[in-house]
Amino acid sequence: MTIKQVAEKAGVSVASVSNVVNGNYHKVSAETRRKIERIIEETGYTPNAMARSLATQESRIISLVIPYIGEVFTFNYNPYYAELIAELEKYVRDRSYCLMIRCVERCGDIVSMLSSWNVDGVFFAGASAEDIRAVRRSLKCPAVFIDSYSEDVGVACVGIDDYRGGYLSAQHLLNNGHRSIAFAAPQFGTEGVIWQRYCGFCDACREKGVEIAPEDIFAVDTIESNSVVVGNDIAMSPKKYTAVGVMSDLSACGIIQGLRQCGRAVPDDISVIGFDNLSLCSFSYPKLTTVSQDIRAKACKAGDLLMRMIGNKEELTAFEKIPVKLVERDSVGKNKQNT
Amino acid sequence: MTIKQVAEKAGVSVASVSNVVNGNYHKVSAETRRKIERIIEETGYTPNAMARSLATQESRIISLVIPYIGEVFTFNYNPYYAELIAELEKYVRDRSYCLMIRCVERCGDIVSMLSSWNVDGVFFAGASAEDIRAVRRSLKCPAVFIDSYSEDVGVACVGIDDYRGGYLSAQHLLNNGHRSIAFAAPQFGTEGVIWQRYCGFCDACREKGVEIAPEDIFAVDTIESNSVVVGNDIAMSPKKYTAVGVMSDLSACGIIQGLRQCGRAVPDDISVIGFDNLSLCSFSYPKLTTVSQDIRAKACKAGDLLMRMIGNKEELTAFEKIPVKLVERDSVGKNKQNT
DNA sequence: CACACTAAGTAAATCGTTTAACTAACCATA
DNA sequence: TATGGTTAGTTAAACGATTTACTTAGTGTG
Repeated sequence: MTIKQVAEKAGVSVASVSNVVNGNYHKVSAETRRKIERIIEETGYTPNAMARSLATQESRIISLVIPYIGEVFTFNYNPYYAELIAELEKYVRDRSYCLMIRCVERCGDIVSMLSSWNVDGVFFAGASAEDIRAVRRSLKCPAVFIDSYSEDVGVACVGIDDYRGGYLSAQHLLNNGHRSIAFAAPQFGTEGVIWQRYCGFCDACREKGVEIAPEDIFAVDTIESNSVVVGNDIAMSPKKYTAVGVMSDLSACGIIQGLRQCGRAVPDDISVIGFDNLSLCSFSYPKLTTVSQDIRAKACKAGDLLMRMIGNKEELTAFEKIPVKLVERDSVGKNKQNT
Repeated sequence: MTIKQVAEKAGVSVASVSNVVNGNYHKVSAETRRKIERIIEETGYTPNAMARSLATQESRIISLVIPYIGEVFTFNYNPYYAELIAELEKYVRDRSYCLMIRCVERCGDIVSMLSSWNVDGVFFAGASAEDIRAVRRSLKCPAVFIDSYSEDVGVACVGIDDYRGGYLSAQHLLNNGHRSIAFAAPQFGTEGVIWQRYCGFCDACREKGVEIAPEDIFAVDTIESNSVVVGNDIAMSPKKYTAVGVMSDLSACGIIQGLRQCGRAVPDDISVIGFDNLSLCSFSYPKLTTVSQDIRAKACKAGDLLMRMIGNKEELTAFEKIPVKLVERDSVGKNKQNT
């Protein structure tokens, strides 16, 4: 069924059909409108999205670009992305866009594909500063960066208040009397979300006269089993930690496992705090105390920004931080060895 | 940059450019080919996907349709979908297709959107028999149904061997001496994957003279907190169960939580077995014994079927079942109260 | 009545590709 | 020297919409 066939059946021109389909009702009489609508109803005609996009130069496609390292790990083993995808899909669907998902090693690799599809807008999740620069140079459509840090002008970023998250995390451990504290996170440099959390974590510690030394930092891989090993390492380390701040819930679960293997009970012997507040937190044992990030709020904010950019055809400089909060459950306890 | 501009710059016709772009090299001389390739390189030209789709009548888009009930629950709270999406995305990307994701309440609602996009093929995840019928009536492009059961001809289904999974699950409990066994799963009728697992579970029990009575069946919602309540119910039930077979890992974790609340230790007082073998199984406490399904194998099989249908333009009747296997961890123990 | 204005509708150009049909030049063969 | 076949290339018609510019008829208004 094409617009031409509908027009023929209704005995009108294609322009009239197009006007009815697109709601330009002031251009057709009530009578012809009814006639056309009846034919559309009967034939089940739906306009061809490709043809429409070609003519209007807008695709009603929004792309979500997710980086991955090597294998599908970061994506595969992270329920976080399931929640993010669900929220973003719902957001764009409600505004009659389609969501196209793409995993990619370096974000720069994707721009030609995006422009070939005439994508109306893009969400980039977890892009590095280098990624952002590469994209900004070559991409012509609006983009919002989720979970990235960049002070560049003309870039729209949405994230959570990672610094505050790290701060809250440490503060909670300190408030429970802990002074010998380890920090566990994926490898990080001096930028990006983990770095922010680290800074917040350290600042909170420093306020109480506690220093996080290089040997107190434990790197966890994105590989599933690694966090268990890190748990072992923390248990066996020369310094006897009474608490550990972990920057991801999934890793925290693995670390608890590793600690247990070495005979250290959580929270009695050592406290553990996570980050993200994934749904699995309430299913773990002990239930995981963590820093909660509101994925839905993040998706909404990112969507709102993108829609504004698409609507106004203007670049937007923004750096929105969704607030975080502490969620107390059972994995952090009072420090008993306290002086 | 359009093909026309490239043709102009190179001093050739658009047809020649098109031939070079599409690798029809036998139609252009080596010299003009080089000339055109140089211009393409210089200008960074990429063909417009919309225009191409319009002309060729194929979109190189594959859609993944995921049903959800009410809110984004089934999707949101299920890391399973994160893994499935990752695998399918990779599969189609490797074959230069794009993956378009759509959540939908009833699968029938989506066909007009799919045909308007001229989608080359569709994966439906978890569609009901009714969904399948609705889709089959109206959808014109190839479709593969993942995690569905249908004996219809002309439908391609890919799932795991759910019956065997249920069977293995019960068998493992029985082998450990359990005779008082509960069954926990989402509400189910007399079709679909849960029904299959239930049948396998019951058959294994019956072979050992154990009957699963209606009161031994516990329904868990897709809502997060509900499984904990189900754990309470099982602990408090008049019949003292020594084991429970749960048809999803996530629910199993919640049930363990609920049992613990009532003072029942796993696996000492009661054994629990899950289903799916999500990555969180090794992070739970106790580590979850479960039935493993190979999501990657499922995605590959589904992809292969879809590609065959797209390539041969023929409908395919298939009902592929990926084998499952038991993964022993720590949540199932010997029945101590055994006679 | 002449003029301007509005309403309803159409014809045709356009978007950026692919591809079938055609042309022109060259070469080999009978 | 016709004839036929190949090679390299072009022209123009699709594909299915949107949209601008145009036509025609009807309606006030001075």
